[in-house]
Amino acid sequence: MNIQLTDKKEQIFLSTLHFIHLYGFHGSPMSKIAKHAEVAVGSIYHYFPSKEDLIIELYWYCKEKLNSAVFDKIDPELSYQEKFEIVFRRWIVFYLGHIELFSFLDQFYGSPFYEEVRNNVFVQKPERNKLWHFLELGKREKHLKDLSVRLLISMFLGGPITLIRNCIWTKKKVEKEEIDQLLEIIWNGVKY
Amino acid sequence: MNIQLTDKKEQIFLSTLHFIHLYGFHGSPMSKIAKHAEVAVGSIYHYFPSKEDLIIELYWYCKEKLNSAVFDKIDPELSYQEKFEIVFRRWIVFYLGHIELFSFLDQFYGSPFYEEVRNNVFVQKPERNKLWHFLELGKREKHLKDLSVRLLISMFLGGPITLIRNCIWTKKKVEKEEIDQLLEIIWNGVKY
DNA sequence: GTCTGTCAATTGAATGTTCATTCGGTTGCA
DNA sequence: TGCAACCGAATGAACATTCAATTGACAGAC
Repeated sequence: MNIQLTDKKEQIFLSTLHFIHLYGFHGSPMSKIAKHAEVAVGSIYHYFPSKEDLIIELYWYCKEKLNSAVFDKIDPELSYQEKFEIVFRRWIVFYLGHIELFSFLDQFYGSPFYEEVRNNVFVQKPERNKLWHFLELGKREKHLKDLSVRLLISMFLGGPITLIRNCIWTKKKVEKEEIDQLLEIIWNGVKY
Repeated sequence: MNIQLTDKKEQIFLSTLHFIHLYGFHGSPMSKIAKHAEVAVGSIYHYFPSKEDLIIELYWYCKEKLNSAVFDKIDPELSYQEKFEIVFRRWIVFYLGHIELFSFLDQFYGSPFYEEVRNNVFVQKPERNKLWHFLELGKREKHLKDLSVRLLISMFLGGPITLIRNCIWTKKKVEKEEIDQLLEIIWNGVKY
């Protein structure tokens, strides 16, 4: 019986997150990841065929965490606008509470690793992209303006991401007020 | 007399941009950069002390290109709103016309390389950040809402960046209409 | 106009390091 | 007894960086 809460695989994920946040994909050698995860290098290769696979699996792990933090347990009785606000706020709060994860995703999306993954999300399995669905629904049901969904996504995510990046750089906290203002501007911009 | 328009340093920059766009900071060895730039490896080290220096200088090179493409030759007689629209549109058009540069900057900002650079921009020399100044001015002169400047920046850049990223991934063109819509939403969101 | 010395620009093979990955062996559980 | 989990030293490849040697431009001397 293992007394640790996290299993090996998760320890490895967390350690990888730690290094990639601090030093990028370079600067994150398997040897250090292993040491910090309190695991042997060989053990990583027991779970993941290669470093690239590790990183791509880590992406799915993060994506899943994010998705459930944002979309789980939303009262279906709420109005679309209320849901919109909840999703928006949860998204930001989750990122702010998981800076390493945010930083990893931010780097991942800009990197060539994502290439392998994106057909999955955009072409074959759009249902994996919950935000896409949520906004598409809002558009279809006339809660949102008739804009391309990718434009809606860009409005929804772009501001928050850039703001959080900025806060990480300058090491200043995001003010509650700023989140409210962002939400108001964006909602007014996209609402029908 | 050299018949080439670009000098060696610029050839090296362009080659580096080429590889980083396609393969990221990893996947861009000095040997390949040199070959593609039609230059010997040693020559790169004649101009740049190290790969890291090359990348950071490349950042300033890109930043300068961007700044002048966006801010040069704006008729000072124009209203703030007109200037805002010009800057906004130029920014997007420039990125769309320089995908490799966009992709490099996108990766650079998410990477630890930026750490060395950002004190320069944010703390010591805010005047290097032209967008910051432009938005700060708009705020001071009551053309823009009284929001934190970083929030204004996030609104201004976030949407476009996310949209362009998305277009690179899906290899679909940005529609003229989308730029108009983005501009309208953002301007309405931030105008006083 | 030619020679000569100087120094920057350029070259790419050689060096040494870093790192992903492998593998032969150990442990522990069923 | 078997098999999965685990270990970490050893391997080999990839890579950033160095450096001794070559070229080319040009200023001053004659």
